[in-house]
Amino acid sequence: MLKIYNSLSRNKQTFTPIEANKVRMYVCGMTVYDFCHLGHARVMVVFDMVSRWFRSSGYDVTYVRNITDIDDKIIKRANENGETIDVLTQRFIDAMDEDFAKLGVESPAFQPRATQHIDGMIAMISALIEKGHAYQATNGDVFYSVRSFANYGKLSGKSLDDLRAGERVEVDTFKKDAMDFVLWKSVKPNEPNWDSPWGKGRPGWHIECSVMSAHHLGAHFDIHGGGQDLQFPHHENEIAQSEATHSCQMANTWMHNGFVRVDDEKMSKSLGNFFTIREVLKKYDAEVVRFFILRAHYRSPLNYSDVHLDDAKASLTRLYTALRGHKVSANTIGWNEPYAARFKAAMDDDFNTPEAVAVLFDLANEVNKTQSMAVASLLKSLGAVVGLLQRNADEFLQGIQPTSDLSKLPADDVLIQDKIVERLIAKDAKNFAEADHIRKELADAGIILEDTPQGTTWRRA
RNA sequence: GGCGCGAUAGCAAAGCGGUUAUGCCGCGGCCUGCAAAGCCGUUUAGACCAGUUCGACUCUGGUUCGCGCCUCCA
Repeated sequence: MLKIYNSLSRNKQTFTPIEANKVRMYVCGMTVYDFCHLGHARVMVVFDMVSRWFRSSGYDVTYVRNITDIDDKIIKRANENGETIDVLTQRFIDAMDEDFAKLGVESPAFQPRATQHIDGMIAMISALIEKGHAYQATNGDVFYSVRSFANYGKLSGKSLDDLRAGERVEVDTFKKDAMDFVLWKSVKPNEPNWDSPWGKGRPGWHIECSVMSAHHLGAHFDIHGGGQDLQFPHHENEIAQSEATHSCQMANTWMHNGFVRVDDEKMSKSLGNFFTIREVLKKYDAEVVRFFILRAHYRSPLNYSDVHLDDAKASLTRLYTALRGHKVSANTIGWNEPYAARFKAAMDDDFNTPEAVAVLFDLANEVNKTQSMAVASLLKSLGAVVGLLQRNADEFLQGIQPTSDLSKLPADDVLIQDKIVERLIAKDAKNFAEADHIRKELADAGIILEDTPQGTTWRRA
């Protein structure tokens, strides 16, 4: 019985799909004007894990993740770069795909782009105007009238009367209420625009998610997710738009993942304290980053630092070390097996990946003690459920980015093998001084040798 | 000002009203020519103050501190 913390009700609830054995899920994706940072990585890995768990649990999952390819920042950046928004957004979409693939994030069923759904947005805005939820202001912009929607604030727990609109940003004087938000912006010089009943212009941000979720999943779907910072106003506004348009509940369950932090502060563009995924991947193996994200609960804050990544790397190394020498692949899991049952119970409890990962470590210990193929296979299979441990163990242990000086590394694996043979000859001759010298030489280059009954193996530090 | 979240050992991070979380690090032992890996054992917990209870890290209230949202943000 899967339980999920629902932001809407502020407690854990048993998950009941709208349609038996099916899950329809929408997650707010990227605005593509720059490289993705670790905060984005977390959303993607978390909801990838969520969709994988649904599938492992026998659900047919339809996962939709949008791409925002038209907004103020994109236009600004394109102008700065002297390129078209199409060129700019496509470049960062490609970069995003590359980053996510490395992190083991599977492609969603649909990745709609805002600019492909302008007609749908115009239709929804028209409907909102007709129903009295939106109005065109004297400057030509169309706004949503928050006071017209009785439940405004139900997701974020905010009351319109307590919000401090205008405290930090000047309120647009064309609005009827300070909290009204824009659905359609009338055209400005040198900006991309589309024809509409309200003149040339472009859509506001929130409307795209209401339109694209309904297009792919219907007016009423199971799960809507995103980063915690989207809960208000973005998700609140989506609800206001969708529910006013369709007169039915939008999503049953709202999920929000916690922030990635740096020195206990939210990682964000405005603070400038962000690390891009590709920056981090220069230093750390992508699976280490994925593991780092999944060993924390998705709703908890996650502090980023090299110390923590080093720790994650050492931990993941233990898991792969247990798998080394076992030629096993992911297999069907018998969920009644005690370890598997514990893993499932953890995942069913609001996706408790830290607990699920603890089971993986217990299995690793079991593998190390018994050398059982069956246990190793289970470890690999449960790892697969969360998108971990699927590489060949030696490939991971020998391929991970070294923490030592790159320039000192032996040119290639062949050279390492030569050194190993050299050392074995010295060992056979009981010339331990020479053998230790060779081992030290390799150790200084970040290569650790391990003598086993089956011979000498190596891995990178 | 409104609303919300959190405080667990050196670091990271879970569950749980009474029984070893887990990982990294440290320490001792086994193994090893010596190491490494592994195995066994082990030192460090539950911000503070009350209350409920036979018993609280776990429930309740308060205090302190930290963080987030109320503007764009994953």
